[in-house]
Amino acid sequence: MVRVRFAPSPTGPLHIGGVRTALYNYLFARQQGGKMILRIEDTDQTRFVPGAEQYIIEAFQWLGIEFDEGVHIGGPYGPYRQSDRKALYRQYADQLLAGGWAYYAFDTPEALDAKRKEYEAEKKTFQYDCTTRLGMCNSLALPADEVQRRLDSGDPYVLRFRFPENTDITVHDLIRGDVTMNSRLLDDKVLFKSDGMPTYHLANIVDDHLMEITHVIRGEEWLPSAPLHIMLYEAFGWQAPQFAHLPLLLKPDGNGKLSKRDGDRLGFPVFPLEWHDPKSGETSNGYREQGYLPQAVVNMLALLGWNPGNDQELMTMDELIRLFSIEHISKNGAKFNLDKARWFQHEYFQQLSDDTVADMLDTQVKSHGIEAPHEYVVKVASMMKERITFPGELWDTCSYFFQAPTEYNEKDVAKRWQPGMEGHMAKVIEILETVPFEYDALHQALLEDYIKANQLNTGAIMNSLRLAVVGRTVGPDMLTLVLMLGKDEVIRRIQRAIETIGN
RNA sequence: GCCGCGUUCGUCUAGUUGGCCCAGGACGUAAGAUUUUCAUUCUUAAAAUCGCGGGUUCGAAUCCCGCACGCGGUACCA
Repeated sequence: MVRVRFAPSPTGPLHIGGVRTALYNYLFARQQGGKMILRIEDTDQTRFVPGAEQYIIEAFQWLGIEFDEGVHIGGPYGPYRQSDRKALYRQYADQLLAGGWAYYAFDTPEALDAKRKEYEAEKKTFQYDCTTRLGMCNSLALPADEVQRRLDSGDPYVLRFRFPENTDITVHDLIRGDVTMNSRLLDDKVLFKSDGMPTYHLANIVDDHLMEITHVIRGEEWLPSAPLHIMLYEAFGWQAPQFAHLPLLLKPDGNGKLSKRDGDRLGFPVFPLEWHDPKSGETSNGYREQGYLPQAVVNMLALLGWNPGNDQELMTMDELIRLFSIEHISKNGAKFNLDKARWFQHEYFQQLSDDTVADMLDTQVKSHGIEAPHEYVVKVASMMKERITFPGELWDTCSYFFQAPTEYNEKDVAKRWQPGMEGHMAKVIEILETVPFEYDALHQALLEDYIKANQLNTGAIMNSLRLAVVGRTVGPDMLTLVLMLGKDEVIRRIQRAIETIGN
């Protein structure tokens, strides 16, 4: 049984790269008929941000990524929050200690800092490893009675992993193949902090084992510490899960990891939901609040680093689940592309039913204090849907269906309202008043009998009419619009335009 | 610095066992068609000497080696 987990730390809003990691885990789990678990990694108490955990849960609900077990729903392997599992870790740390895989280290943060500065001065980098540990303040270097004395007197200490000297450790990565690193170059990572909490490295291994995780699908930034994790499994005598390290999501311009700053700078969200930072008070934009459809975000994200092996790009969640494969995950980082994101959004917006779009439009119409018959709103929605990408554009592109223009676009006026135009408009009013108010009759009277017969410029007349009725020279078929608005309303608008724009 | 990962059109990528690839699709861009306008839609085009340099081979984007560049890691953060 495949069991995967998404394990964010609740230090703020969920980054879109994290969302993609969760999505790949989810697709894999569902395809394999396995379980998807949400575990909160909050071993760093200093970085706790209130609301972050709730944010993460809400984001996944919005995106349609469902969990089988997790902090919010419980499950047979709980608790699913590491701070709630605190009591559990110590015994495993002791097990490592007893087996000689870990040791006490009493070096203070200040001492470590000084050491690093000292090395830096010589243009070297200090690393707490097999070559330096005997010169430090730990149970490997100190006499046994001294260690005991410090322990007894309650000196603060951490537990460090004791890397074996000069052994090659190979990580079998499902995406990259075998990656080998030598333990000599790896540092003795802290496993257990002086505050009584494990670090990520220890907690992660203990929890994955206890929760029977079979596949660890996580970001590439974890690859360098994968050998440590492999060694920990070995030290415990546990079977390690399979690993897959995902390529990073890069900023649209230049190189480097996609960050919140890039989003602010380039004007796109890097978070699924809007986020109000409780500390700084600043608000970060979210895909949901921007009007993105969750299925568009999911589809876009799925294709950033993975492909189905053919040319298909539009896929529902079910199709993604069916088609997903770790083999088709690419190795290189992917730059986020805003244009492509907008394209996905447009595609999915078009798939919305007329009624759904009408409901969105209706809300906006009502918010402008206007009541319109439902059928009319649906008709407008179905006509205008295809030229819209975000729900927020609805009112702006459709407002003239519900209210007369209050102003006329200056450039359009300059270009289209030629001298003598008010005379033509008066004629249009005359036609509207005398000719049967139906499409064919109006078309004949206006386009054929008046414009063509008098060798007038069709574009000029029709665009001025549009300007009068809409306020701009954009919109759907002019006669359809006239018919929808009604004779009286159209005449009123033309008259007002003649008065306002004049000649 | 050291360690690791990566490198195909501007961007996402196809290319998994070397020949069907003088490299295919999509987004974007440009042009055209359609429309009374805008948008949609449709058609077409430009766009990668497959990071560079060597090999191996009848034949390499695909295999090997070197180099360059980019990124990640190098915390009592995850």
